[in-house]
Amino acid sequence: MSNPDPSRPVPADPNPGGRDPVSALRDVVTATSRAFAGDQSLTPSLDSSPKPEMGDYSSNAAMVMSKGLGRPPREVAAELSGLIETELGDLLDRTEVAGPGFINLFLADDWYREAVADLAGGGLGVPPVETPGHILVESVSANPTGPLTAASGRHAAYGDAVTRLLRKVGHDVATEYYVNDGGTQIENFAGSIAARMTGTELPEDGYRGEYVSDLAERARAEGIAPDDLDRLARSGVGWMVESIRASLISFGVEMDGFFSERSLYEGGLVERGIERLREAGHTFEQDGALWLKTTDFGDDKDRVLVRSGGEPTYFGADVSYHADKVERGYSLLIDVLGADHHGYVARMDAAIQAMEQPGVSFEVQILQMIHLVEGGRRTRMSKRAGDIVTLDELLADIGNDAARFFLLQRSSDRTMDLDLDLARSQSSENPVYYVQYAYARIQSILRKAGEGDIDYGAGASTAVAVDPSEKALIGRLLDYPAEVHEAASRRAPHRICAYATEVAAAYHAFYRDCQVIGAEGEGLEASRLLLCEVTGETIRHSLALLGISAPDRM
RNA sequence: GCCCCGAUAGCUCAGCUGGAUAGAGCGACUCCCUCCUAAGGAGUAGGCCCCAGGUUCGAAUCCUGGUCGGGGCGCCA
Repeated sequence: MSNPDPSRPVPADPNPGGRDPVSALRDVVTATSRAFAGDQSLTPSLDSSPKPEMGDYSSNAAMVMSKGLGRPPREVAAELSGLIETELGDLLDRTEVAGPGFINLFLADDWYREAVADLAGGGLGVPPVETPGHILVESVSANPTGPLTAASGRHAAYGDAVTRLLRKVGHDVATEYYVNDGGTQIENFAGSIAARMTGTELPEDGYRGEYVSDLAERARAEGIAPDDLDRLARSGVGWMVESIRASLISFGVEMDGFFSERSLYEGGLVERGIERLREAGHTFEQDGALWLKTTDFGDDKDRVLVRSGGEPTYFGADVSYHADKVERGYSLLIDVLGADHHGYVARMDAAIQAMEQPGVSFEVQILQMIHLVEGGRRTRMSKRAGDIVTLDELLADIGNDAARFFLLQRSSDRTMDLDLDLARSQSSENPVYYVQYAYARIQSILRKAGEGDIDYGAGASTAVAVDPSEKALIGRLLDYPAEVHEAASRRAPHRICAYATEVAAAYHAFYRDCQVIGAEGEGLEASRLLLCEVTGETIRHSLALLGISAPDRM
């Protein structure tokens, strides 16, 4: 369905008082280019360049313009660069026409000094989106018939990071876990506990995990009779949800709510949700069952909501759950699902459309599978077979920070292999330490400099040239707000992993090239301390978006 | 058969709403601690960006068709 992206970065000036240096630069380049070409529809881009030898910043304006003007790009670039030089004046060191028609802008040292001052003066703030949404992120939602697996960890880490990103750019976000505490799987689960209590055969497809015996133990202690399956089911699920919640919290993931499937039935919400669709005229009866005409909304076949026996299907219940979400007034519903639920997307999307609720968008983020590899082979990860590696075990093995980074650094639409042996043995070489180390180094310097006593105000040294490593670092820091918006709107926290790594690399290079404490030259030490401070904050904020800590010492 | 995801360095992967000489980590090799944390840095080696067409001034990126790998196509949940 059409989905006006609510987290697109604000096109207009978010902060009329103080335009950030990069945006200001982009404005000048764009305005000058358009004036030159006399065409408002052309939008030349300005890129920060990771390669200093290609210019501090680079514009492809000439290539964009040349087509409309019918002139060779390099010829346009030569003329245009002169105009840009005039416009930018003292902020610019020089320009250079390069390649097929790029204009490289080498900015003056003063521009960089002002940029750092801007960052220190609040430039690290991320401007909010133009129209903040009221968003519900549903994630994990693993069956409450066993502990959370390491694979669920990917969902937990992803859902949490996306939530943090969306909040960072100004959305109001709630998180929820859907508890499938009804249906045959739960009967099976209760039956498995009972079997362990009485020492009899497990049901076919029963749950074989060690934890089931623990649950049996607990049931016995609380005096629940093995044949009271209903109570076993309720208590067993309750204990599992409790344990799941605890695992999530120890992973730093806080769910605002756990929504029980069973409560849908008990609260009459299933009838209500289905009634809503019936009234909208999108259902029909056939073979004694009630169907939703999802094919009207792009699905490839229609789906049953209520079985011929009168029982709602899982889909019917889930539709009702989503009807409830819609009624709660969210502007955007995001479901984070595993790749094995992909076939479910079209019908749910159709159901939401059938609810005919304008102003509500629905979006599904599919996470590809994660395979656990141990001893060189893939483990099965089946709760039923009891052959699982739990999230708790993973965290005990490699720790929260390493696990978070590991699970988040890859794009969500890529299948992952999590090699546990490798994760354990290489945990000290996890890229997260590379980033954290940069932060620890910074804190060490700041401590040594005598925290808080630095006269940052004296930072504008005019006597000493800004080192290329400093320029590169400042350039990366200036990208922060744009990176956050990009990652938020694309629901791509892995970009923040990459960004944080780049900032750390730029800092390590700066650390090598530039003495901070005791740097000689008027105001140079203070100026570099300020840069350290700003870099540290950028790293800390970036890691926080991923739910990763920034230790002062390592 | 249909739908979704992937294919980029020896390995694991970034880059994909078109731009310059395609990057990082790990692994291999060579260097750098009288100096703010060597969990770091500098350098070397290593690439038909799966294949074939197409669009474009320009394609790893977009389109079409293949190949290979993963997942999904219940009145199960």
